[in-house]
Amino acid sequence: MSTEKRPPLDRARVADTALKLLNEVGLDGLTLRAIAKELDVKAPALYWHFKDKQALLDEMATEMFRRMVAGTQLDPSDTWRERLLKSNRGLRTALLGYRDGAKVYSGSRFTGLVHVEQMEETLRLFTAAGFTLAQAVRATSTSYLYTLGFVTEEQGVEPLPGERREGFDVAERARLMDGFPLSAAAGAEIFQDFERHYEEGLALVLAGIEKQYLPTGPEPSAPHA
Amino acid sequence: MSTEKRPPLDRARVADTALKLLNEVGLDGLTLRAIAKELDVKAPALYWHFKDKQALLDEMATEMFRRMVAGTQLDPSDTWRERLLKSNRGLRTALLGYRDGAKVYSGSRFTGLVHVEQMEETLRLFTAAGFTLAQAVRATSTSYLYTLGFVTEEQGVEPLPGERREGFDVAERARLMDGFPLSAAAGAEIFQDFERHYEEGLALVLAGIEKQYLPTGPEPSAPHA
DNA sequence: CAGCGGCACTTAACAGTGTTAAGGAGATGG
DNA sequence: CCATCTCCTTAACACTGTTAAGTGCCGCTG
Repeated sequence: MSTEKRPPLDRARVADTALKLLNEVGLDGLTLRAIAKELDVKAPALYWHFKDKQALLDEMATEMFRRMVAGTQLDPSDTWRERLLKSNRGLRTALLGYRDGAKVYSGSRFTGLVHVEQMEETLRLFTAAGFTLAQAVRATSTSYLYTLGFVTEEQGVEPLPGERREGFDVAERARLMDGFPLSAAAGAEIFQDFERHYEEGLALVLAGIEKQYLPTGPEPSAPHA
Repeated sequence: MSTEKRPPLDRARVADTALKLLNEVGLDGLTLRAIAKELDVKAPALYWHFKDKQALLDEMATEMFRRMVAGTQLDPSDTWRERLLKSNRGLRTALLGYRDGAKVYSGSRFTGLVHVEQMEETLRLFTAAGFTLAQAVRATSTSYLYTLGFVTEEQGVEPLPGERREGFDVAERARLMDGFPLSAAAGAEIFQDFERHYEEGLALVLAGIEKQYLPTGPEPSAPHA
């Protein structure tokens, strides 16, 4: 018999297992009993490590963030454009890596201050590039919020890349809207080609940032640094 | 005795009552039994009008949209800028009118085609202003997704305007981050003054749209139409 | 007027949820 | 050897969405 003993759980193992399970069953199916079973443990055991389910979801979101940081190489010599492109694409990719990733992520708060280091570095980079602090925050968070909104809607249509939810057939949608030709034709621009459309929207935001905050030109040649 | 008979329910009355209740108890507290009690009815009665709870939430989201349209006067002679400002501000205001409004809204799909009329009108306005259809869709949906992301985060901090959730004290947050001066100072730019910050972000998006899609000038004078 | 069918609901129940209380095995340490 | 702490189990609670079956009532038909 396999009487080998499990080492005791810890928050990280629980969050890791929960994230794995999330991809199989989705947020609705992610019950404490299911997570516990995966860990070969009974549900109330989880309460030793987390005060409630939300605390576990918070840890999951934090872990998603950590993996995003690990998967995105941020060069301190990035231009602000490169930084914004990298970090937003990295966020989208990270969220798309989990079923209902955007919902879990945006419904939770980080445990601790893991995110502060990256934030500080990015704000430093932006202020060095000529942004005021307020502008830097506005620029980063506007693009951040766009990305979050985009992926939330995207995952409403495609829970995981390539996996389509019902009721989003572009052809049938067009048929229903035959009195509204523009809206009918818009279907392809909304429910398909997410990758390309995401990039175009992100480019819009970046163009706006440049125009509003750096009117003198693309990059005003950083002063001797 | 009050033996007066209730008229039978219908989807609209249920959705209306549910929206009222939402503001008192939030999405978590919005149970079918609570809604039923408010309607002086037992919970299973709701299944006569809706196939499941999600269908009711869908109806609620649709009703939110209807009220938004009713509360926003869209002039057919709007410029594309005015239209984008009006419709996005209108959306934000509508969502802020309900506790967890953004979550309910973005987690649901409209019942029927109520939204198509407005969409068609807006796309017509944009194409008439010189946008291609693809550009029109990209412009409207990028700003739409920004607004959705913004209000989602905003309501995570302030469930209803003026009503603050715990754990978002800006001063204490700054104290925890004393090794990270920029991030500490950024708190005020993130967790306060949502109104102003929303407007600034929206302005960024609009500026980007103009720069990317209408490079010849603000309004290239619509050709004799 | 009897009877019938469908509408709009109630009663009862079910499986499953997050969560709590109490207790127990096993290591640690005095 | 006993006490304590850690980590987990067993049992139970209140509550959830949801289904099946039944009930009173209305308008229609014969």
